[in-house]
Amino acid sequence: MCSPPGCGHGNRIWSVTLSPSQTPDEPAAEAARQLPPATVSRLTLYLRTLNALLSEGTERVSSEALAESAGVGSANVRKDLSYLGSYGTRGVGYEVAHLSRKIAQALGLTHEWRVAIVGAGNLGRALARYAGFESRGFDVVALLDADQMLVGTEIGWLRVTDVADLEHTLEKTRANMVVLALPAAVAQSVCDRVVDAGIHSILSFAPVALSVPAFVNLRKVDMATELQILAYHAQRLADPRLDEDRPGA
Amino acid sequence: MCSPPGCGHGNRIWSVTLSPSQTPDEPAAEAARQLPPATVSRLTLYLRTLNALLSEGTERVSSEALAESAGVGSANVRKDLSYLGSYGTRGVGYEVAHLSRKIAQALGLTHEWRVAIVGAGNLGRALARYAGFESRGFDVVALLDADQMLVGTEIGWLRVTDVADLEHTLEKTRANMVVLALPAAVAQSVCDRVVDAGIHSILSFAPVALSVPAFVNLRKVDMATELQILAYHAQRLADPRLDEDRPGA
DNA sequence: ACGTGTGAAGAGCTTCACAGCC
DNA sequence: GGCTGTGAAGCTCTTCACACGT
Repeated sequence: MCSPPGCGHGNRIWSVTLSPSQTPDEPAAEAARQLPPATVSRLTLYLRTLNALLSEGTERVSSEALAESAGVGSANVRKDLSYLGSYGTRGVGYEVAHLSRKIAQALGLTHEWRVAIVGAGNLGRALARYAGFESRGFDVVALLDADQMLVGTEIGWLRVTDVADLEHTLEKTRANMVVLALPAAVAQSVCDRVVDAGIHSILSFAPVALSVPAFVNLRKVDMATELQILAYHAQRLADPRLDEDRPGA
Repeated sequence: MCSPPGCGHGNRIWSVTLSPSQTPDEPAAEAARQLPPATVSRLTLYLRTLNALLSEGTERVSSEALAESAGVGSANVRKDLSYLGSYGTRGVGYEVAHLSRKIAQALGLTHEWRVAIVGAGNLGRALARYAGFESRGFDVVALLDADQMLVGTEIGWLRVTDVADLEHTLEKTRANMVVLALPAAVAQSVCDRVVDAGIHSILSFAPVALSVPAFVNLRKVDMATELQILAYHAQRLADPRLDEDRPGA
Protein backbone atom coordinates (compact mmCIF):
# COMPACT_ATOMS: atom_id res chain seq x y z
CA MET A 1 0.00 0.00 0.00
CA CYS A 2 0.91 3.56 -0.24
CA SER A 3 3.40 4.47 2.37
CA PRO A 4 2.27 6.82 5.06
CA PRO A 5 0.12 9.60 3.95
CA GLY A 6 2.14 11.64 1.63
CA CYS A 7 3.40 9.37 -1.06
CA GLY A 8 3.05 12.12 -3.52
CA HIS A 9 0.51 14.27 -5.06
CA GLY A 10 -2.95 14.41 -3.70
CA ASN A 11 -5.31 14.83 -6.48
CA ARG A 12 -9.01 15.04 -6.32
CA ILE A 13 -11.20 12.58 -7.98
CA TRP A 14 -12.77 14.07 -11.07
CA SER A 15 -11.73 17.65 -11.17
CA VAL A 16 -13.89 19.93 -9.24
CA THR A 17 -14.68 22.18 -12.14
CA LEU A 18 -14.48 24.88 -9.61
CA SER A 19 -13.76 28.42 -10.52
CA PRO A 20 -16.87 29.99 -9.11
CA SER A 21 -16.56 32.50 -11.87
CA GLN A 22 -14.47 31.29 -14.73
CA THR A 23 -15.10 33.37 -17.74
CA PRO A 24 -18.14 35.50 -17.12
CA ASP A 25 -18.52 35.61 -20.87
CA GLU A 26 -20.18 32.42 -21.91
CA PRO A 27 -21.70 30.67 -18.96
CA ALA A 28 -24.86 29.48 -20.62
CA ALA A 29 -23.33 27.68 -23.56
CA GLU A 30 -20.97 25.77 -21.32
CA ALA A 31 -23.56 25.09 -18.68
CA ALA A 32 -26.00 23.80 -21.25
CA ARG A 33 -23.99 20.71 -21.90
CA GLN A 34 -22.94 20.15 -18.31
CA LEU A 35 -25.39 17.75 -16.79
CA PRO A 36 -25.49 17.65 -13.00
CA PRO A 37 -23.78 14.47 -11.77
CA ALA A 38 -26.89 13.38 -9.94
CA THR A 39 -28.83 13.71 -13.16
CA VAL A 40 -26.31 11.68 -15.11
CA SER A 41 -26.59 8.77 -12.77
CA ARG A 42 -30.36 8.83 -12.92
CA LEU A 43 -30.35 9.04 -16.69
CA THR A 44 -28.78 5.60 -16.73
CA LEU A 45 -31.72 4.31 -14.75
CA TYR A 46 -34.25 5.88 -17.07
CA LEU A 47 -32.42 4.41 -20.01
CA ARG A 48 -32.63 0.95 -18.52
CA THR A 49 -36.38 1.29 -18.13
CA LEU A 50 -36.83 2.79 -21.57
CA ASN A 51 -34.99 -0.06 -23.19
CA ALA A 52 -37.16 -2.54 -21.35
CA LEU A 53 -40.26 -0.69 -22.55
CA LEU A 54 -38.87 -0.59 -26.07
CA SER A 55 -38.47 -4.31 -26.27
CA GLU A 56 -41.98 -4.88 -25.01
CA GLY A 57 -43.37 -2.50 -27.57
CA THR A 58 -44.61 0.34 -25.37
CA GLU A 59 -44.55 3.60 -27.26
CA ARG A 60 -45.16 6.29 -24.71
CA VAL A 61 -44.32 6.78 -21.07
CA SER A 62 -45.06 9.42 -18.46
CA SER A 63 -42.67 10.99 -16.02
CA GLU A 64 -44.72 9.36 -13.31
CA ALA A 65 -44.12 5.89 -14.71
CA LEU A 66 -40.42 6.51 -15.25
CA ALA A 67 -40.15 7.85 -11.74
CA GLU A 68 -41.80 4.77 -10.34
CA SER A 69 -39.43 2.40 -12.05
CA ALA A 70 -36.34 4.37 -11.14
CA GLY A 71 -37.35 4.94 -7.55
CA VAL A 72 -37.33 8.74 -7.63
CA GLY A 73 -39.89 11.52 -7.71
CA SER A 74 -41.64 12.48 -10.91
CA ALA A 75 -40.64 16.13 -10.64
CA ASN A 76 -37.10 14.93 -10.49
CA VAL A 77 -37.54 12.97 -13.69
CA ARG A 78 -39.01 15.93 -15.53
CA LYS A 79 -36.23 18.20 -14.36
CA ASP A 80 -33.59 15.70 -15.40
CA LEU A 81 -35.10 15.24 -18.83
CA SER A 82 -35.52 18.96 -19.32
CA TYR A 83 -31.73 19.31 -19.23
CA LEU A 84 -31.63 17.33 -22.46
CA GLY A 85 -34.27 19.43 -24.17
CA SER A 86 -38.03 19.43 -24.43
CA TYR A 87 -38.61 15.98 -25.72
CA GLY A 88 -41.95 15.34 -24.11
CA THR A 89 -45.43 16.24 -25.20
CA ARG A 90 -47.62 18.02 -22.69
CA GLY A 91 -50.67 16.12 -21.73
CA VAL A 92 -49.23 12.98 -23.30
CA GLY A 93 -45.79 11.96 -22.11
CA TYR A 94 -42.52 10.95 -23.73
CA GLU A 95 -42.03 8.84 -26.80
CA VAL A 96 -40.00 5.84 -25.65
CA ALA A 97 -37.85 5.33 -28.72
CA HIS A 98 -36.99 8.95 -29.14
CA LEU A 99 -36.19 9.55 -25.51
CA SER A 100 -34.08 6.43 -25.34
CA ARG A 101 -32.04 7.62 -28.27
CA LYS A 102 -31.58 11.07 -26.80
CA ILE A 103 -30.42 9.77 -23.46
CA ALA A 104 -28.01 7.31 -25.02
CA GLN A 105 -26.62 10.14 -27.06
CA ALA A 106 -26.27 12.44 -24.06
CA LEU A 107 -24.47 9.72 -22.13
CA GLY A 108 -22.06 9.09 -24.95
CA LEU A 109 -23.21 5.56 -25.59
CA THR A 110 -23.14 6.02 -29.33
CA HIS A 111 -19.39 5.87 -28.96
CA GLU A 112 -17.72 2.49 -28.87
CA TRP A 113 -16.39 1.64 -25.44
CA ARG A 114 -13.75 -0.99 -25.08
CA VAL A 115 -13.08 -2.15 -21.56
CA ALA A 116 -10.02 -3.89 -20.18
CA ILE A 117 -10.37 -5.62 -16.83
CA VAL A 118 -7.20 -5.74 -14.78
CA GLY A 119 -7.22 -8.48 -12.20
CA ALA A 120 -8.58 -11.94 -12.89
CA GLY A 121 -9.30 -12.90 -9.32
CA ASN A 122 -12.78 -13.82 -8.17
CA LEU A 123 -14.22 -10.43 -8.92
CA GLY A 124 -12.36 -9.84 -12.16
CA ARG A 125 -13.50 -13.18 -13.53
CA ALA A 126 -17.07 -12.51 -12.48
CA LEU A 127 -17.00 -9.15 -14.21
CA ALA A 128 -15.50 -10.64 -17.35
CA ARG A 129 -18.40 -13.05 -17.58
CA TYR A 130 -21.04 -10.53 -16.65
CA ALA A 131 -23.35 -10.24 -19.62
CA GLY A 132 -24.65 -6.87 -18.48
CA PHE A 133 -21.66 -5.06 -19.88
CA GLU A 134 -21.92 -6.37 -23.40
CA SER A 135 -25.63 -5.87 -23.53
CA ARG A 136 -25.26 -2.24 -22.70
CA GLY A 137 -22.66 -1.33 -25.21
CA PHE A 138 -19.45 -2.06 -23.38
CA ASP A 139 -17.08 -4.46 -25.04
CA VAL A 140 -14.80 -6.32 -22.69
CA VAL A 141 -11.68 -6.65 -24.79
CA ALA A 142 -9.03 -7.80 -22.34
CA LEU A 143 -8.54 -9.49 -19.00
CA LEU A 144 -5.15 -9.19 -17.34
CA ASP A 145 -3.49 -10.64 -14.29
CA ALA A 146 -0.06 -10.90 -12.73
CA ASP A 147 -0.49 -14.49 -11.61
CA GLN A 148 1.35 -16.74 -14.06
CA MET A 149 -1.00 -19.56 -13.20
CA LEU A 150 -3.85 -17.57 -14.70
CA VAL A 151 -2.09 -16.05 -17.67
CA GLY A 152 -3.05 -17.93 -20.78
CA THR A 153 -6.19 -19.50 -19.36
CA GLU A 154 -9.58 -18.72 -20.83
CA ILE A 155 -12.33 -16.98 -18.90
CA GLY A 156 -15.52 -16.67 -20.83
CA TRP A 157 -14.39 -15.81 -24.33
CA LEU A 158 -11.23 -14.06 -23.22
CA ARG A 159 -7.71 -15.24 -22.75
CA VAL A 160 -5.97 -13.84 -19.69
CA THR A 161 -2.88 -11.84 -20.58
CA ASP A 162 0.07 -10.87 -18.44
CA VAL A 163 -0.24 -7.58 -16.62
CA ALA A 164 3.45 -7.09 -17.38
CA ASP A 165 2.35 -6.40 -20.95
CA LEU A 166 -0.39 -4.05 -19.87
CA GLU A 167 0.67 -1.17 -22.07
CA HIS A 168 0.96 -3.41 -25.07
CA THR A 169 -2.38 -5.09 -24.47
CA LEU A 170 -4.19 -1.81 -23.99
CA GLU A 171 -2.81 -0.47 -27.21
CA LYS A 172 -3.42 -3.61 -29.20
CA THR A 173 -7.02 -3.95 -28.04
CA ARG A 174 -7.58 -0.19 -28.30
CA ALA A 175 -9.18 -0.22 -24.86
CA ASN A 176 -10.47 3.15 -23.73
CA MET A 177 -11.72 2.22 -20.29
CA VAL A 178 -10.23 0.13 -17.54
CA VAL A 179 -11.79 -1.72 -14.65
CA LEU A 180 -9.46 -2.38 -11.73
CA ALA A 181 -10.34 -5.54 -9.82
CA LEU A 182 -7.18 -5.72 -7.77
CA PRO A 183 -6.02 -6.06 -4.18
CA ALA A 184 -5.47 -2.71 -2.48
CA ALA A 185 -1.73 -3.26 -2.24
CA VAL A 186 -1.06 -3.15 -5.95
CA ALA A 187 -3.91 -0.95 -7.13
CA GLN A 188 -2.06 2.37 -7.11
CA SER A 189 0.93 1.19 -9.10
CA VAL A 190 -1.20 -0.51 -11.74
CA CYS A 191 -3.45 2.53 -11.81
CA ASP A 192 -0.46 4.75 -12.53
CA ARG A 193 0.56 2.57 -15.44
CA VAL A 194 -2.96 2.59 -16.81
CA VAL A 195 -3.05 6.37 -16.66
CA ASP A 196 0.36 6.63 -18.29
CA ALA A 197 -0.90 4.39 -21.05
CA GLY A 198 -3.43 7.07 -21.88
CA ILE A 199 -6.59 5.72 -20.25
CA HIS A 200 -8.77 8.47 -18.82
CA SER A 201 -11.69 6.46 -17.51
CA ILE A 202 -11.22 4.05 -14.66
CA LEU A 203 -13.61 2.09 -12.52
CA SER A 204 -11.96 0.75 -9.40
CA PHE A 205 -13.14 -2.01 -7.12
CA ALA A 206 -10.01 -1.85 -4.99
CA PRO A 207 -10.71 -0.88 -1.38
CA VAL A 208 -8.28 2.01 -1.37
CA ALA A 209 -8.29 5.64 -2.44
CA LEU A 210 -6.38 5.98 -5.66
CA SER A 211 -4.80 9.22 -6.66
CA VAL A 212 -4.95 10.20 -10.28
CA PRO A 213 -4.35 13.35 -12.27
CA ALA A 214 -7.30 15.71 -12.49
CA PHE A 215 -8.03 14.89 -16.11
CA VAL A 216 -8.68 11.25 -15.31
CA ASN A 217 -12.12 10.04 -14.42
CA LEU A 218 -12.07 7.64 -11.55
CA ARG A 219 -15.09 6.00 -10.02
CA LYS A 220 -14.99 3.65 -7.09
CA VAL A 221 -17.19 0.81 -5.98
CA ASP A 222 -16.50 -0.59 -2.57
CA MET A 223 -18.67 -3.38 -1.34
CA ALA A 224 -17.47 -3.33 2.23
CA THR A 225 -18.32 0.37 2.41
CA GLU A 226 -21.84 -0.36 1.25
CA LEU A 227 -22.32 -2.94 3.96
CA GLN A 228 -21.00 -0.55 6.57
CA ILE A 229 -23.48 2.08 5.51
CA LEU A 230 -26.24 -0.49 5.85
CA ALA A 231 -24.89 -1.36 9.27
CA TYR A 232 -25.15 2.24 10.35
CA HIS A 233 -28.80 2.49 9.43
CA ALA A 234 -29.66 -0.93 10.77
CA GLN A 235 -28.09 -0.12 14.09
CA ARG A 236 -30.07 3.08 14.29
CA LEU A 237 -33.32 1.29 13.74
CA ALA A 238 -32.49 -1.46 16.19
CA ASP A 239 -31.31 0.78 18.96
CA PRO A 240 -32.86 4.23 18.81
CA ARG A 241 -30.94 5.40 21.80
CA LEU A 242 -27.32 5.49 20.96
CA ASP A 243 -26.50 8.74 22.53
CA GLU A 244 -22.88 8.61 23.13
CA ASP A 245 -21.36 11.88 23.86
CA ARG A 246 -22.60 13.70 20.86
CA PRO A 247 -22.52 17.42 20.59
CA GLY A 248 -25.91 18.96 20.96
CA ALA A 249 -27.35 16.18 23.04
CA MET B 1 -19.28 7.04 -5.24
CA CYS B 2 -20.25 6.63 -3.26
CA SER B 3 -19.18 6.57 -5.01
CA PRO B 4 -16.98 9.02 -5.52
CA PRO B 5 -18.77 11.45 -4.38
CA GLY B 6 -21.33 10.94 -5.90
CA CYS B 7 -22.41 8.74 -6.35
CA GLY B 8 -25.19 7.38 -7.56
CA HIS B 9 -26.82 7.66 -4.44
CA GLY B 10 -29.07 5.25 -2.85
CA ASN B 11 -32.71 5.70 -3.16
CA ARG B 12 -35.06 6.72 -0.48
CA ILE B 13 -33.40 4.92 2.29
CA TRP B 14 -34.92 6.10 5.55
CA SER B 15 -36.44 8.90 3.65
CA VAL B 16 -37.26 12.24 5.09
CA THR B 17 -39.75 11.18 7.64
CA LEU B 18 -39.41 13.00 10.85
CA SER B 19 -37.54 16.13 9.97
CA PRO B 20 -40.13 18.51 8.57
CA SER B 21 -42.28 19.06 11.59
CA GLN B 22 -42.38 16.32 14.09
CA THR B 23 -42.73 17.38 17.63
CA PRO B 24 -41.48 20.93 17.91
CA ASP B 25 -40.26 19.97 21.36
CA GLU B 26 -36.94 18.34 20.94
CA PRO B 27 -35.59 18.77 17.45
CA ALA B 28 -31.95 19.10 18.38
CA ALA B 29 -31.62 15.91 20.36
CA GLU B 30 -33.03 13.83 17.54
CA ALA B 31 -31.08 15.61 14.87
CA ALA B 32 -27.86 15.32 16.81
CA ARG B 33 -27.59 11.61 16.36
CA GLN B 34 -28.53 11.69 12.70
CA LEU B 35 -25.34 11.72 10.71
CA PRO B 36 -25.61 13.18 7.20
CA PRO B 37 -25.53 10.35 4.63
CA ALA B 38 -22.53 11.86 2.90
CA THR B 39 -20.70 11.85 6.20
CA VAL B 40 -21.55 8.23 6.90
CA SER B 41 -20.06 7.08 3.64
CA ARG B 42 -16.88 9.03 4.25
CA LEU B 43 -16.56 7.69 7.78
CA THR B 44 -16.11 4.25 6.29
CA LEU B 45 -13.17 5.58 4.31
CA TYR B 46 -11.58 7.17 7.34
CA LEU B 47 -12.03 3.96 9.24
CA ARG B 48 -10.24 2.02 6.56
CA THR B 49 -7.27 4.37 6.79
CA LEU B 50 -7.28 4.39 10.56
CA ASN B 51 -7.18 0.63 10.70
CA ALA B 52 -4.24 0.60 8.32
CA LEU B 53 -2.45 3.15 10.49
CA LEU B 54 -3.33 1.17 13.57
CA SER B 55 -1.70 -1.98 12.29
CA GLU B 56 1.43 -0.15 11.33
CA GLY B 57 1.67 1.41 14.74
CA THR B 58 1.01 5.06 13.98
CA GLU B 59 -0.53 6.77 16.97
CA ARG B 60 -1.71 10.14 15.77
CA VAL B 61 -3.07 11.49 12.53
CA SER B 62 -4.09 14.90 11.27
CA SER B 63 -7.23 15.82 9.36
CA GLU B 64 -4.96 16.69 6.48
CA ALA B 65 -3.50 13.18 6.34
CA LEU B 66 -6.89 11.54 6.66
CA ALA B 67 -8.21 13.79 3.93
CA GLU B 68 -5.37 12.83 1.64
CA SER B 69 -5.96 9.15 2.00
CA ALA B 70 -9.70 9.41 1.58
CA GLY B 71 -9.56 11.76 -1.37
CA VAL B 72 -11.52 14.61 0.19
CA GLY B 73 -10.79 18.02 1.64
CA SER B 74 -9.44 18.41 5.16
CA ALA B 75 -12.19 20.78 6.22
CA ASN B 76 -14.60 18.10 5.19
CA VAL B 77 -12.86 15.58 7.41
CA ARG B 78 -12.95 17.87 10.41
CA LYS B 79 -16.60 18.63 9.91
CA ASP B 80 -17.43 14.96 9.59
CA LEU B 81 -15.53 14.04 12.71
CA SER B 82 -17.06 16.90 14.65
CA TYR B 83 -20.46 15.23 14.27
CA LEU B 84 -19.15 12.42 16.44
CA GLY B 85 -17.80 14.73 19.10
CA SER B 86 -14.59 16.56 19.79
CA TYR B 87 -12.14 13.72 19.71
CA GLY B 88 -9.18 15.62 18.34
CA THR B 89 -6.55 17.68 20.10
CA ARG B 90 -5.87 21.13 18.73
CA GLY B 91 -2.40 21.59 17.44
CA VAL B 92 -1.85 17.85 17.53
CA GLY B 93 -4.39 15.79 15.67
CA TYR B 94 -6.46 12.71 16.38
CA GLU B 95 -5.44 9.66 18.30
CA VAL B 96 -5.74 6.77 15.86
CA ALA B 97 -6.93 4.06 18.22
CA HIS B 98 -9.50 6.22 19.92
CA LEU B 99 -10.90 7.66 16.71
CA SER B 100 -11.07 4.27 15.10
CA ARG B 101 -13.08 2.96 18.01
CA LYS B 102 -15.45 5.91 17.95
CA ILE B 103 -16.13 5.64 14.25
CA ALA B 104 -16.69 1.90 14.44
CA GLN B 105 -19.11 2.53 17.24
CA ALA B 106 -20.95 5.26 15.35
CA LEU B 107 -21.28 3.03 12.32
CA GLY B 108 -22.65 0.16 14.34
CA LEU B 109 -19.76 -2.16 13.69
CA THR B 110 -19.62 -3.32 17.27
CA HIS B 111 -22.72 -5.25 16.41
CA GLU B 112 -22.36 -8.65 14.81
CA TRP B 113 -23.44 -8.66 11.19
CA ARG B 114 -24.32 -11.88 9.50
CA VAL B 115 -24.70 -11.72 5.76
CA ALA B 116 -26.53 -14.09 3.45
CA ILE B 117 -25.75 -13.90 -0.24
CA VAL B 118 -28.60 -14.84 -2.52
CA GLY B 119 -27.47 -15.87 -5.97
CA ALA B 120 -24.43 -18.06 -6.55
CA GLY B 121 -23.75 -16.98 -10.11
CA ASN B 122 -20.47 -15.43 -11.12
CA LEU B 123 -20.92 -12.41 -8.93
CA GLY B 124 -22.41 -14.20 -5.95
CA ARG B 125 -19.55 -16.67 -5.89
CA ALA B 126 -17.00 -13.89 -6.17
CA LEU B 127 -18.61 -12.08 -3.27
CA ALA B 128 -18.72 -15.22 -1.18
CA ARG B 129 -14.99 -15.60 -1.58
CA TYR B 130 -14.20 -11.94 -1.14
CA ALA B 131 -12.05 -11.69 1.96
CA GLY B 132 -12.84 -8.02 2.40
CA PHE B 133 -16.14 -8.77 4.06
CA GLU B 134 -14.82 -11.01 6.78
CA SER B 135 -11.94 -8.74 7.53
CA ARG B 136 -14.25 -5.87 8.18
CA GLY B 137 -16.60 -7.54 10.54
CA PHE B 138 -19.17 -9.03 8.19
CA ASP B 139 -19.71 -12.74 8.47
CA VAL B 140 -20.94 -14.42 5.33
CA VAL B 141 -23.14 -17.14 6.75
CA ALA B 142 -25.06 -18.43 3.75
CA LEU B 143 -25.00 -18.64 -0.02
CA LEU B 144 -28.21 -19.51 -1.80
CA ASP B 145 -29.23 -20.29 -5.35
CA ALA B 146 -32.17 -21.66 -7.27
CA ASP B 147 -30.08 -23.70 -9.67
CA GLN B 148 -30.18 -27.32 -8.55
CA MET B 149 -26.81 -27.87 -10.19
CA LEU B 150 -25.27 -25.47 -7.72
CA VAL B 151 -27.18 -26.43 -4.60
CA GLY B 152 -25.01 -28.58 -2.40
CA THR B 153 -21.72 -27.56 -3.95
CA GLU B 154 -19.10 -25.78 -1.93
CA ILE B 155 -17.91 -22.27 -2.66
CA GLY B 156 -15.11 -21.17 -0.42
CA TRP B 157 -16.12 -22.48 2.97
CA LEU B 158 -19.84 -22.34 2.30
CA ARG B 159 -22.26 -24.89 0.98
CA VAL B 160 -24.84 -23.53 -1.44
CA THR B 161 -28.36 -24.00 -0.18
CA ASP B 162 -31.61 -23.96 -2.09
CA VAL B 163 -33.30 -20.60 -2.39
CA ALA B 164 -36.56 -22.47 -1.93
CA ASP B 165 -35.56 -22.80 1.72
CA LEU B 166 -34.62 -19.15 1.98
CA GLU B 167 -36.75 -18.39 5.02
CA HIS B 168 -35.47 -21.43 6.82
CA THR B 169 -31.83 -20.69 5.99
CA LEU B 170 -32.09 -17.09 7.07
CA GLU B 171 -33.56 -18.07 10.37
CA LYS B 172 -31.18 -20.91 11.00
CA THR B 173 -28.09 -18.83 10.24
CA ARG B 174 -29.55 -15.80 12.04
CA ALA B 175 -28.60 -13.61 9.08
CA ASN B 176 -29.42 -9.95 9.54
CA MET B 177 -28.29 -8.64 6.18
CA VAL B 178 -28.78 -9.92 2.66
CA VAL B 179 -26.84 -9.35 -0.52
CA LEU B 180 -28.80 -9.92 -3.70
CA ALA B 181 -26.65 -11.10 -6.61
CA LEU B 182 -29.47 -12.09 -8.90
CA PRO B 183 -30.71 -11.53 -12.44
CA ALA B 184 -33.13 -8.62 -12.73
CA ALA B 185 -36.03 -10.87 -13.59
CA VAL B 186 -36.21 -12.64 -10.24
CA ALA B 187 -34.81 -9.95 -7.97
CA GLN B 188 -38.09 -8.40 -6.88
CA SER B 189 -39.76 -11.63 -5.87
CA VAL B 190 -36.76 -12.83 -3.90
CA CYS B 191 -36.44 -9.41 -2.36
CA ASP B 192 -40.04 -9.57 -1.18
CA ARG B 193 -39.42 -12.91 0.49
CA VAL B 194 -36.29 -11.58 2.14
CA VAL B 195 -38.21 -8.63 3.52
CA ASP B 196 -41.02 -10.86 4.71
CA ALA B 197 -38.45 -12.97 6.48
CA GLY B 198 -37.62 -9.95 8.58
CA ILE B 199 -34.45 -8.66 6.95
CA HIS B 200 -34.23 -4.88 6.97
CA SER B 201 -30.86 -4.35 5.32
CA ILE B 202 -30.34 -5.29 1.71
CA LEU B 203 -27.55 -4.67 -0.74
CA SER B 204 -28.62 -5.33 -4.30
CA PHE B 205 -26.45 -5.90 -7.34
CA ALA B 206 -29.44 -6.58 -9.57
CA PRO B 207 -29.78 -4.07 -12.39
CA VAL B 208 -33.34 -3.17 -11.54
CA ALA B 209 -35.10 -0.84 -9.14
CA LEU B 210 -36.51 -2.84 -6.28
CA SER B 211 -39.41 -1.60 -4.27
CA VAL B 212 -39.36 -2.20 -0.56
CA PRO B 213 -41.28 -0.91 2.45
CA ALA B 214 -40.02 2.34 3.93
CA PHE B 215 -38.53 0.65 6.97
CA VAL B 216 -36.19 -1.45 4.86
CA ASN B 217 -32.75 -0.21 3.97
CA LEU B 218 -31.87 -0.91 0.40
CA ARG B 219 -28.66 0.05 -1.30
CA LYS B 220 -27.86 -0.65 -4.90
CA VAL B 221 -24.64 -1.22 -6.77
CA ASP B 222 -24.88 -1.32 -10.53
CA MET B 223 -21.72 -1.82 -12.49
CA ALA B 224 -23.19 -1.01 -15.87
CA THR B 225 -24.41 2.30 -14.47
CA GLU B 226 -20.92 3.13 -13.29
CA LEU B 227 -19.50 2.49 -16.72
CA GLN B 228 -22.16 4.64 -18.32
CA ILE B 229 -21.32 7.51 -16.02
CA LEU B 230 -17.68 7.14 -17.03
CA ALA B 231 -18.76 7.13 -20.65
CA TYR B 232 -20.55 10.40 -20.19
CA HIS B 233 -17.49 12.14 -18.80
CA ALA B 234 -15.14 10.54 -21.28
CA GLN B 235 -17.28 11.63 -24.17
CA ARG B 236 -17.32 15.17 -22.87
CA LEU B 237 -13.57 15.28 -22.72
CA ALA B 238 -13.16 13.73 -26.13
CA ASP B 239 -15.72 15.81 -27.93
CA PRO B 240 -16.30 19.19 -26.36
CA ARG B 241 -18.97 20.09 -28.86
CA LEU B 242 -22.15 18.26 -28.21
CA ASP B 243 -24.77 18.62 -30.79
CA GLU B 244 -28.32 19.30 -30.01
CA ASP B 245 -31.22 18.93 -32.27
CA ARG B 246 -34.52 20.19 -31.22
CA PRO B 247 -37.43 17.85 -31.57
CA GLY B 248 -39.93 19.24 -33.93
CA ALA B 249 -38.06 22.31 -34.97
C1' DA C 1 -58.41 17.06 -18.38
C1' DC C 2 -53.87 15.62 -18.50
C1' DG C 3 -48.96 15.74 -18.06
C1' DT C 4 -44.83 18.42 -19.30
C1' DG C 5 -41.60 22.26 -18.40
C1' DT C 6 -39.75 25.48 -15.10
C1' DG C 7 -38.95 29.43 -11.90
C1' DA C 8 -38.73 29.69 -7.04
C1' DA C 9 -38.38 27.91 -2.54
C1' DG C 10 -36.22 24.66 0.35
C1' DA C 11 -32.91 21.33 2.05
C1' DG C 12 -28.38 19.43 2.22
C1' DC C 13 -23.56 19.48 1.48
C1' DT C 14 -19.00 21.65 0.90
C1' DT C 15 -15.73 25.17 1.46
C1' DC C 16 -13.94 29.10 3.71
C1' DA C 17 -11.83 31.44 7.25
C1' DC C 18 -10.72 32.16 11.64
C1' DA C 19 -11.23 31.71 16.68
C1' DG C 20 -9.56 28.72 20.14
C1' DC C 21 -6.46 25.57 22.23
C1' DC C 22 -2.14 22.93 22.47
C1' DG D 1 4.04 27.34 15.25
C1' DG D 2 0.43 23.80 14.33
C1' DC D 3 -4.08 21.90 14.01
C1' DT D 4 -8.83 21.36 15.51
C1' DG D 5 -13.67 22.93 15.76
C1' DT D 6 -17.25 25.65 13.78
C1' DG D 7 -20.30 29.55 12.29
C1' DA D 8 -21.19 31.53 7.87
C1' DA D 9 -21.15 31.70 3.01
C1' DG D 10 -21.69 29.41 -1.27
C1' DC D 11 -23.10 25.79 -4.11
C1' DT D 12 -25.77 21.85 -5.69
C1' DC D 13 -29.68 19.17 -5.74
C1' DT D 14 -34.59 18.37 -4.70
C1' DT D 15 -39.27 19.58 -4.23
C1' DC D 16 -43.10 22.48 -4.98
C1' DA D 17 -46.61 24.55 -7.58
C1' DC D 18 -48.51 26.16 -11.46
C1' DA D 19 -48.44 27.99 -16.18
C1' DC D 20 -48.70 26.11 -20.64
C1' DG D 21 -49.50 23.25 -24.55
C1' DT D 22 -52.41 19.39 -26.59
